[in-house]
Amino acid sequence: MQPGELVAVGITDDQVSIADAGGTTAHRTDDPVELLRRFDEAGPRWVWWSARETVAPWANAWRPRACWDLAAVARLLDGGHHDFAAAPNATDDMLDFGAPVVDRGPARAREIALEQLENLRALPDPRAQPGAVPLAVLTAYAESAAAVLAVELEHTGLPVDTTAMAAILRPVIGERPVDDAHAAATRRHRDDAVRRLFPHSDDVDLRNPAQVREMLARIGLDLPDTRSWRLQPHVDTSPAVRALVAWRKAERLATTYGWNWLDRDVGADGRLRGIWHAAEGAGRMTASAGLHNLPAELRPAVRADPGWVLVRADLGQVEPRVLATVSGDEALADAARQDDMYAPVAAALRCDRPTAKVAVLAAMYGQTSGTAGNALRDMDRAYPTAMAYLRAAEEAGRTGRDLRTYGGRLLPLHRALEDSRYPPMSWGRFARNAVVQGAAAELFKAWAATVRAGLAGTEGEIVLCLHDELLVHAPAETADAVADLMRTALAQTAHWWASGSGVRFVADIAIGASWADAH
DNA sequence: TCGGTCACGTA
DNA sequence: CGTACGTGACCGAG
Repeated sequence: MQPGELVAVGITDDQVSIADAGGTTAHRTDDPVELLRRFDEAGPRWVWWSARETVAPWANAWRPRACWDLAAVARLLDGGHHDFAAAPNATDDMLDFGAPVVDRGPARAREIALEQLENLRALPDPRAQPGAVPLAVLTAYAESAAAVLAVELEHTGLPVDTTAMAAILRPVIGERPVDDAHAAATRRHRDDAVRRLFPHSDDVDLRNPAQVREMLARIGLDLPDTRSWRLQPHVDTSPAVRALVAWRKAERLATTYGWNWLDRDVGADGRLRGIWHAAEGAGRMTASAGLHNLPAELRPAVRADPGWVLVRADLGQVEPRVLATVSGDEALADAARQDDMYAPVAAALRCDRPTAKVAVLAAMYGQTSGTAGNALRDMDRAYPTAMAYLRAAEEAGRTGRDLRTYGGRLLPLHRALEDSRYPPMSWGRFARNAVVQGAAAELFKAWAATVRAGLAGTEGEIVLCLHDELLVHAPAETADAVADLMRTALAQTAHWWASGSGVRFVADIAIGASWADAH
């Protein structure tokens, strides 16, 4: 077993099967974890069908160092949604080799890994890095690590102080109901506080937008819909509208983050657990159970254990920096050398900073309403390469031509266009955004994988990944070391990911007892 | 029971 | 400015 060698592994309670260049060997054992840790010393890159299948049963005791996840790499190569653990025998659950996977032994896994490796090596490397490990291969490493991380995040969970959470919730949504009647009464009480501010509205169902719209008409507000941003202009002039908006906020907490959620998704051990996916859509990680949309007001209740801290790190202005990298625009890369890249952009566009920011975002996301029109034309003059890159992506989306992200993830726009099940939407705008968002997700996962590797052998654990933000739970006395690790890991990752571009990536890092404190 | 719509939280 | 995602209530069709 050589360092970095692709070694496929299958694990059962009493056996570890290994396939390397020398063939397949079955090792009988009554302690698979002890054996795996020993093998890990040699530095293999473990190959498996999916981390969920192979690692999840051992996630309490074994943290593999490096891996090659066939499902994760298959998703990278052909833009699908492979998950072998979910449906090992389903016919649509095949790698892109023209046939369903029947033989699922380690030897076959290793063969497929080698084929995937060749396919990745055949992709063009967008960096000028002759002789280096190709970017798509490094991306495969990171995507594989993210798949393990997803399994570990499910196992570990996010530490929540349920007493503190209840204390935040109670004034907003009422006491924890003791039975259905109590729940209904609490609900009615909250509803009545709003309904009595509107004439003839005692029976209005506040959860029915059509009825709410009629109710608003009775105080002279004729609105096309009842979304909060339409109500917002009237909160200062109408106490009734103000109450309705407040009700909406409370209703959100009561339904999505209420007692039900607390009972269902927070374990007795005070850990909030959801299902994690390492790459959905353009390639971002996703999580259920509200982990990715926890309202800010609840974050003070995300608390480290006694004697521990949360170390938070988030990437600054990551998407424009990613755009500068992936497009190879030297002027934008120059701007991205600064701590605040919108300052030089504003200078180049001869406008103020807020305008510059809107112009950059509008370019990346394909704005439709024309407030940033002038600034966009200036963007074209100042950053023609970046703008051409985005326009090419949009064109590919509109015409249904497949694209790859910077790291090599296939964006199957051809499939999207011909599949009429997809809702009618602008695939041009989707593609324009996906090449940036997807590449940013790749950088983020590579960073997270490096942090994960640096935490090996310590008690610290990553407990949340939030698109551009990492949260690590660690003993208080190690907090500074963890913060250093997160900063160093970013520098190391950016060094190969953005090599030659000159783009700098920056992280804001803070330590606190709660998520809210770590700002 | 199911998909569609509305609504809204996060990045 | 806009994209992405997950969640939940309600509606109307089946």
